[in-house]
Amino acid sequence: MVQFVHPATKDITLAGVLSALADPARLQMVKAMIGQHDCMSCAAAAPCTMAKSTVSNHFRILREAGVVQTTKRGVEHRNVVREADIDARFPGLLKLILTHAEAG
Amino acid sequence: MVQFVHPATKDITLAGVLSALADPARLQMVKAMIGQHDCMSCAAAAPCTMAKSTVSNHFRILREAGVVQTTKRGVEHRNVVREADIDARFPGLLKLILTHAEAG
DNA sequence: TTCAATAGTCCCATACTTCCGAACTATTGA
DNA sequence: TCAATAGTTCGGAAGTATGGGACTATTGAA
Repeated sequence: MVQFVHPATKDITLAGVLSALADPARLQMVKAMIGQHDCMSCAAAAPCTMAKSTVSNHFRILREAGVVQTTKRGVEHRNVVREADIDARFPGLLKLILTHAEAG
Repeated sequence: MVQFVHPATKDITLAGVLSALADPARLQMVKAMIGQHDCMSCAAAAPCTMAKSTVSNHFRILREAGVVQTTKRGVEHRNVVREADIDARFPGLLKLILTHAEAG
């Protein structure tokens, strides 16, 4: 059974997206997720050094900023970056930030 | 007499720029400054509701992120957005964020 | 030179965040 | 039914932001 964890996502705001991506850990998570199309949050996206609760908190922040959408699939939560939605709201922004994140 | 307040500016990093601009107050300051070419920080850029010490702190953060350069001119400090430097490091980023800040 | 005014910075107390471990919830599979 | 797995929630410790007041530096006038 598939269900959205937070179906009613708030508006995507510039400050929200920027502060969500301003954290290196979250930027790295988003970078990891954008490659795949679906991914488990804990195992796949976050660095292993981080506590589970911290990872969960980062995902909450990303969700609340409208950067990712989480669907619950059985025991695991799958997070997808809302590329299309972000791009509709702020054209080019996400791609540009991720491009610069690549470069280091 | 003109002198730089912090001559040795650290490297401009993506996380630094993003978190500097993620704060709505700072984004507004940068927006205000980019219009003019030189501007006084307190009076010109910051919203009047903010305490002087808070404004000073925001400018310190912007300086440390490499977003602005502050020169001391007599009794006042003039802040300039380092558009060229930021653009050299992260082409298109600042302009894009400011464009979206207009709209949002 | 001295004094008041102005523009910022520094310091400190309070309020808010973030991070982590521990306890909890929900789902699956044996 | 029970253990394992994946996340969330809670509470405390550590760090960060805010604002008030004291301080510094420069100017311009008396």
